Parts: sequence; structure tokens; C-alpha cells
Amino acid sequence: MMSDICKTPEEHEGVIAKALATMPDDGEIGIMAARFKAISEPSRLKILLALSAGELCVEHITKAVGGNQSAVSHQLTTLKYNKIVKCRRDGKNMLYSVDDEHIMAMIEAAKEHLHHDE
Amino acid sequence: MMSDICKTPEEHEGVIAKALATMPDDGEIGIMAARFKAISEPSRLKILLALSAGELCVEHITKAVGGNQSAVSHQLTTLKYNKIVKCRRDGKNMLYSVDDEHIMAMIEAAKEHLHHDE
DNA sequence: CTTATATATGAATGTTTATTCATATGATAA
DNA sequence: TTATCATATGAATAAACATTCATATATAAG
Repeated sequence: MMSDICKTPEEHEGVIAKALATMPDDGEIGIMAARFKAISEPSRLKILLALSAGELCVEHITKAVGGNQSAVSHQLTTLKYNKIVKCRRDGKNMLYSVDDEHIMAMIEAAKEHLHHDE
Repeated sequence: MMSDICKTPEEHEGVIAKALATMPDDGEIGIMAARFKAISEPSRLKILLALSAGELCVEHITKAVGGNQSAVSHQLTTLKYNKIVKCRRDGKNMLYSVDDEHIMAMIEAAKEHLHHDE
């Protein structure tokens, strides 16, 4: 038989069929991957953790995470482009905050996964 | 005053203080970021989605996601190194599965965030 | 012991990406 | 208007990464 590449080919075919049934299309997978990538740099993750308690202006974000203004602004642009954060203007300042509750859910799950290693 | 860089400096100091109180240390942030990065390539994310319904051998994963054997093996190595998946041997085959429920929680949250854009 | 099969690994290469520096924009105050 | 402050942007460079090809290992079967 063609699919006899392991001991339980039918079982695996079933798993694949089930996975394919709820599999996002390639476009959605690309978007999800890009969002994970946006969160995947330590400096950007740190920004998000700083924003977890509320809205902050750029300079306060910079002070909270270290680094220079330009780097932080570039990082915020990446986070914003990927809908990880949103922002609004307040006079001279831009106030950044986490886009929605799903973002913090992703980060909380990652935090819990940390404590899962022994 | 030195921290008058925006209209609500005390508020921001409070937000920062609150965030710092639960901020993981740099080592943990690095680990979390590396894990997000592991999930952040479309091919690796697709592997995870394929594994969401259960355990699969490498060749079936390869068939499910497309690509060649070597690429998939390298991707699985990255996922394993970052504790996103685990594996066990079964004769000639290696059977891969998602490391734990937190991983799928991260992906579910990302999926829900998708539908949140309008 | 030899062959076949499933998976893993190493090295090379082309692409992506973070960071920096310099400068630009946008908002306010003088 | 001009000066100043907060933030954004562009270009350049250097580091990180995915993918490929060739080959190695590990298990099983003959």
C-alpha cells in the first residue's frame, strides 16, 4: 500500500484529515506567522510586557525597556503594522496600547508554558 | 519636572511600575521570544496546525504541509529545541506531537485575533 | 552482514531583519 | 513665524535564518 510509511497510516490519515478541516488558508497562516514574528524579538516582547498594564507614550516605553528612541519607534511601527498594538495621538505624544485581549492571551500562554519546563 | 514628557507622567510611571512588578527577567523574555520565533515561520506554523489533531510521523507531516523531507526535519528540530513539539520513536519512525496545551492556546488566540480585524 | 527505509545533520547560499545615524514630520508654545 | 519637543522615517550595514543538497545515522528486514 502506498501510505505504509509507518505503522499506523490510517490513523495518521485521520489526523491529517481532521487537521485539514480546520486549517486556515495560506493567507491566514501567513498573517498569523507574521504576527508571531512581530512578537518574537526580545525588545518587542518587552515593549508588549510594558504595555500589559496600560497605555504609554513612546518616551516612557523607551525608558521602560531601554534602548534608543529610534529603535523603539521602529519596533512600535512593526507591532502596529501587525496589529499587535494600537495607538492614538494626544497632543505631541503618541499613546500606545495592546491591540486586544487575544494578544495578552498569547503572551500569558507563553508565560505559563515557561513554568511548564522542569 | 524631569518626567514631564507627556501630559500624564504619573499615570505612566504607575503603569510602568505595575508592568515591572510582573515582568519576567531577561532570560525568560529571551526564551519566550525564541519560542514565538519558532512558531513564526509559515511552514513551521503549518506543521503545528497539522499536529493540532494528534501525533504524526515525519513523512505524513511532510505530505500534509508540502516541502521536502530535509526542510521539514530541520523545522521539526527547531520546534523541538524550543519545546513547541515533542517526539517519541516508534520503530523506524519518529512521532511528533504538540508539546502541551499552552502551545495550542497561543495558536488559538492568534486564530481568534485573525477574525478580530474587520 | 547487507540492503532498504525513515529521519537527522552539516555546510553553503541567498534573503530577511534589527539596529544605528541622520534627518524629517507634526504639534505646541513663544 | 520660529523654536522646541515628541515621534517617525530612510538608508546602510551587519547579523540571523530558511532552504537546499549531499550525506550520515538508526532501525528493521532479508
